[in-house]
Amino acid sequence: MAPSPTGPLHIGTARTSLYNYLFARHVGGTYVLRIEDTDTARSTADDERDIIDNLHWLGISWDEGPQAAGGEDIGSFGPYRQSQRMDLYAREATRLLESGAAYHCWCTPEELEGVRREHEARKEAPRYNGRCLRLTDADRARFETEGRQPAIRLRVPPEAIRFDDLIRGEVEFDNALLGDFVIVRANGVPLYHFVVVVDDEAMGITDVIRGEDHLSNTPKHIALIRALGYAEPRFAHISLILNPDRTKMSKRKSQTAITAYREQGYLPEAMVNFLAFLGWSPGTEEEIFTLDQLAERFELGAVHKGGAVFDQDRLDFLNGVYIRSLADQQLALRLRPFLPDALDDASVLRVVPLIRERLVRLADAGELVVFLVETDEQVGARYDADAMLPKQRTPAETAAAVASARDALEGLEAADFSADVLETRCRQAADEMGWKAGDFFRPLRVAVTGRTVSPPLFGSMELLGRDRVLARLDGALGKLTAEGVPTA
RNA sequence: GCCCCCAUCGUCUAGAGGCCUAGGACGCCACCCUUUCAAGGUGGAGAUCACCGGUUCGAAUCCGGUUGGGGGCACCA
Repeated sequence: MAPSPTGPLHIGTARTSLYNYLFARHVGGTYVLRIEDTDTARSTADDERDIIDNLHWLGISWDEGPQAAGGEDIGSFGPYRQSQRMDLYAREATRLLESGAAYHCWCTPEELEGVRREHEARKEAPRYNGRCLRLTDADRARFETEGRQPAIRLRVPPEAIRFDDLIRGEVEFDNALLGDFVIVRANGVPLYHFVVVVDDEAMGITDVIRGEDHLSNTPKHIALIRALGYAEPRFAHISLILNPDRTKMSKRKSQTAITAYREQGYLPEAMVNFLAFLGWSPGTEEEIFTLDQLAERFELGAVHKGGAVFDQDRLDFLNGVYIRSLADQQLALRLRPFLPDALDDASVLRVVPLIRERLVRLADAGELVVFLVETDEQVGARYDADAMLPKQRTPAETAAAVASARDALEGLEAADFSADVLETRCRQAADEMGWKAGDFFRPLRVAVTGRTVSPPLFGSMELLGRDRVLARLDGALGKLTAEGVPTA
């Protein structure tokens, strides 16, 4: 896998990495991570860190490459950052120059732009016209005295290029349509198409699995491979992940940074499971798989040719499945970063069973548990008639109901303040007043949590404790009576 | 403009000539369960397999074309 650190780990890059990982593990191969940072202007250390950290987060590991951002490389074909391999590229470029497979190009950006416009005007493919190929020694001497620096272009033989894509089958291009392309800039920095080919050979890469956006670049790579006398690797091009409008997934239209999903509390297990099925399926109706199970079942040949829309609803569903499958301790641990510091670890562990089934993302837990750390005043500020009154009930009637619940609970010792006991007492109180349990619980829920939607009422009361529950019931009572409606 | 790739419910997909009156999942709707919200259970709507031709006794599956969509054509990666 060879990501470019010009942005945080992208969903598409993550899936390509995953497919590479699954393939390597499935066939028992060696998985290599290489950082493509030849574009020094756009590559940053922060992005490299984001990519490596999030790949690790997903559970993807590699046999060769930088093991940590800015850290040591592992593997015997390093260094694994292209910015540290410039000598190799320079050597290979010289070799190409000497064999005549490449040549210097002195054209300026303005001249090239002019040629491009001419082609466009004549409705031709915008390709290089080979002008510098016909230069005389005198021309070259003149450019040199002018101080112009030449770029290096590959002389592309006009031949048909065909290769057997592991996913798409046989694909054929006509390289006569391709112009001689630049492989080293005038400033000496080599370009992507060149370094990728040089590195794949140097690192012994046998299988190149990448996005479909590189399919039409492959003939360039093969031309380079032939010019350099390298062995041709196998290629596999996976279709792209799409925005809902079926265009290539982009930051503009979708949330593309893995780290953003991580911050919202998506589980790496869910993300991996989801990503794996975006363009592949085991051919059965099973759909929940761990990373190891995926590696066991993954087949490149079963990867789809068509693009797949990123469906957030489905990710949400899977995330819920994985959240619900976690044991209390595990979920508590994962929830910790998403919960208020004021909530101690013991309370987190106790609240987990109450909220587990209500979570789509870990970050959703915050809203569900705030009532535990809010002050009685903060909760009280949320009391209002709309929320507290059941249908067809007046404030006075509701106040009476809350008062009866309060009476039922007041006699309990703090130690007896358990969900079971609370429920029994409250149901009894509701019964005695002739109220439906649901109606009776509504104002209690609002009183205790400040919300109409909350974790189960009695479990919440138990966690809150006797004193705070009674205080909040009193607060609600005050509010209901203050409404000033005469008693029924 | 040129080149390449692709095409099954809204979405992810099963399907490799007869098992398909096209299956599953998400989402949606209804009902059940129920202290809210969820979760869970049951059921339902939803695809003339983009279209047109061909091959075949038989096509979602093979072939050709059309249409539609996507990607690529940089001294970006």
